Amino acid sequence: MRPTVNDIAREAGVSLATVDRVLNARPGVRQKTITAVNEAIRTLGYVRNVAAANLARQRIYRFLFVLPDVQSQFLLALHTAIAEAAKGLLAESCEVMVVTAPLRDPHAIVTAVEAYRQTPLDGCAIMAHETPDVRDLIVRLQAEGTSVVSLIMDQPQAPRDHFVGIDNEAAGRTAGVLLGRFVGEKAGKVAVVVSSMQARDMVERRLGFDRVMAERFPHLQVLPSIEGHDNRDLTMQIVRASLASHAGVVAIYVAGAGTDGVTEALTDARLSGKPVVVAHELTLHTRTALMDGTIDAVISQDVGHLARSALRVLKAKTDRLQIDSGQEQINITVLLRENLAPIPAGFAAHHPAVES
Amino acid sequence: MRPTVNDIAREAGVSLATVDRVLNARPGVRQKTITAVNEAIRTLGYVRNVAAANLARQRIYRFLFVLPDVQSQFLLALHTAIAEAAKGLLAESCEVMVVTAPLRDPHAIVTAVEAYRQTPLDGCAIMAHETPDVRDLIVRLQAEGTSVVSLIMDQPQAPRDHFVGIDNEAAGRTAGVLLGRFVGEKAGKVAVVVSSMQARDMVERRLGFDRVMAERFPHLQVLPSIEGHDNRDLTMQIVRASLASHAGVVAIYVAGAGTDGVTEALTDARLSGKPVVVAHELTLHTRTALMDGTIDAVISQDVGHLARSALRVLKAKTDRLQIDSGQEQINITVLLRENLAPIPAGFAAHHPAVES
DNA sequence: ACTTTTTTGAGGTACGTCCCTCATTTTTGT
DNA sequence: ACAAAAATGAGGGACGTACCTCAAAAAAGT
Repeated sequence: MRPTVNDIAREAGVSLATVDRVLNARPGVRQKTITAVNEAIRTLGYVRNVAAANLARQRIYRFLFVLPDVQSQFLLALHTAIAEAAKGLLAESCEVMVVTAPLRDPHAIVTAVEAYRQTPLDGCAIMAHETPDVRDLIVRLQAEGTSVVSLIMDQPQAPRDHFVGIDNEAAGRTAGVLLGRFVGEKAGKVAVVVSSMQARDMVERRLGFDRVMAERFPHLQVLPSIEGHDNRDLTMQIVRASLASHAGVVAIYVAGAGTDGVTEALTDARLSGKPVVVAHELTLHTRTALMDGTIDAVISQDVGHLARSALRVLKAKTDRLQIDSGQEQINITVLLRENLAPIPAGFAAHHPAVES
Repeated sequence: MRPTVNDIAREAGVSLATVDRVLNARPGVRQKTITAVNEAIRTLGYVRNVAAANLARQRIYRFLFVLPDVQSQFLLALHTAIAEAAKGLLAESCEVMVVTAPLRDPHAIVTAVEAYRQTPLDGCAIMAHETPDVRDLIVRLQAEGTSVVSLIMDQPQAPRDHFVGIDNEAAGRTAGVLLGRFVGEKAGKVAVVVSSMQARDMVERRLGFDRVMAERFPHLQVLPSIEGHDNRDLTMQIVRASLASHAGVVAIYVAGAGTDGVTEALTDARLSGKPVVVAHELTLHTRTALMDGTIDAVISQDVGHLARSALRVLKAKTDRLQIDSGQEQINITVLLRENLAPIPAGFAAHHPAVES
């Protein structure tokens, strides 16, 4: 049987009240006694029964997700995943809220969060560009005891507790190898489409991609990044223009959103042979494109895992528990036409907006 | 505030005791009353506070893992992962045991489990070949209320509650595409090494692999399976013999354990050019081989996820809760030299036996 | 040695659920 | 209409922890 607070009291030769004071860091205990109690905790291998604790304290965890208001299929899927994960955590008294703000307006992000900060938040998961405003926001949140994780795009300069997302440099490298090996011996140019070079994840993917291309595929010339700003039409236009001005494009790496714009631009481009296309994120569009061969490989991150991991980490941080790094590592999946799982039942029902 | 049993009692116009009888399926309640209570539960949106329930019932979940006694690095990693996951569930009063038995002796598996069945088990995760003995064991376990999941290799004919593992056919298909595309235009033969064709996972991988090869890479001739029985030396000898008798092997798919035996056999084989090698599972050996280019790609499943998923599913089944299919889907990861993450700190410490 | 302050002890209530007992009411069968 | 059986109510103790109060003891300062 696991030791309880009573066992600690007996072991340490103090009363239950004192143990309680030590455990919950309440004042009025001599350092000597604190040490004794901690010693007893150690020898007995006591671990606080979090369930009982939460039951007693009637705590409700309040978590907030801050997401960009971009209308991409990926973000819609992320929204659903968060809602799903939140439902699962309902049984553990967690209240999960989501607020969206324009990616390019850091001030709007800050004010959006401020509204939720009236009642203190236990944790906050932020997906935003790395800007001074956001950094200050994170500092302020931390200062008042809110745990913060950066989501999908890291904020390495800010004092976030954790980063929940894939290793984007590794993702870029993976894209590079797949693209390079799929192209084969053929020489030519490679176009790279990103959302925005302000986004850290894009920069990192590009970095990893470039490294592999330079090292392993020197016969392929990588062109400067095309910024599509998560906009289908804009992406289509720029890609079209780029393909027109650069002869000999044999492959395209779509590191950001806007894959539909890219494939659209490909339909009327005069290219010698179908270019190898590697893109990110499994959506209805990339799925179709994989099936019909327009896209050769998709590198995807599991949005369900992202949502659950963010919540798990935030909860662990608020409970001051250790996190299982293995479990919280977000893996990337390489999807090819041949290993694409069928659309899960009820997918459409969960994504009503995806159809549009 | 979330509704409690008291709220249900008030809403349904019955006493707390009756609500309790309904909730815990105890006898002595009229159908009419049961319906009324369930109706109240529905309208209030009541969800049982599992934490409080487990606290009250002082339940200790007893889970048993049944694994083959093969000494492969993969299984060692799995053992560690299970221990790790068990530690995490310690806070939720779960006792996790592991028993090993010879893969090829179904009777030994059964007797090994019988010993643990003295005290009733809540759940059991079985990794074993599909044999009548194992099937009967599963039936008996189910009969006495133990939840059963098949692990890594499925037991589709047995009444297991769930299968925890990857989609092996998809894994085989993925291996096929990677291998095929990496080989390129070149024609030649492809050797396939499996553990044993008795193992369901091997059969499924081979099936998926063959499908892709036939459909997409008809210029590659796939040779019959080589059975290495998870044994390094045996694998080495057979592969060596096979390479000697078949000229023109341009690629090898190692669907089972024994990758070290295969690479060993490659060192002294006279082949025209390095063959493309696709293997399974990330171990110290495959990691090294990936780095030095002996292996081109590794398809791996996350043992941590396997262990946690098995336990989560077993726990959910015992609590008669729904499982989150998204979370329990085990993904495969495609590892290339370029996207190989560094060895996590403390890896060696956790795998003392791996060095041997 | 005395007061003041700090530290400790003892005890209680609460959280939501489970599980038990015993009395009472309602229903069923005759 | 009656006895027997079934259903329900009322209540309490338990799980492990949090948080509260008040009194007692120990330590510190004078």
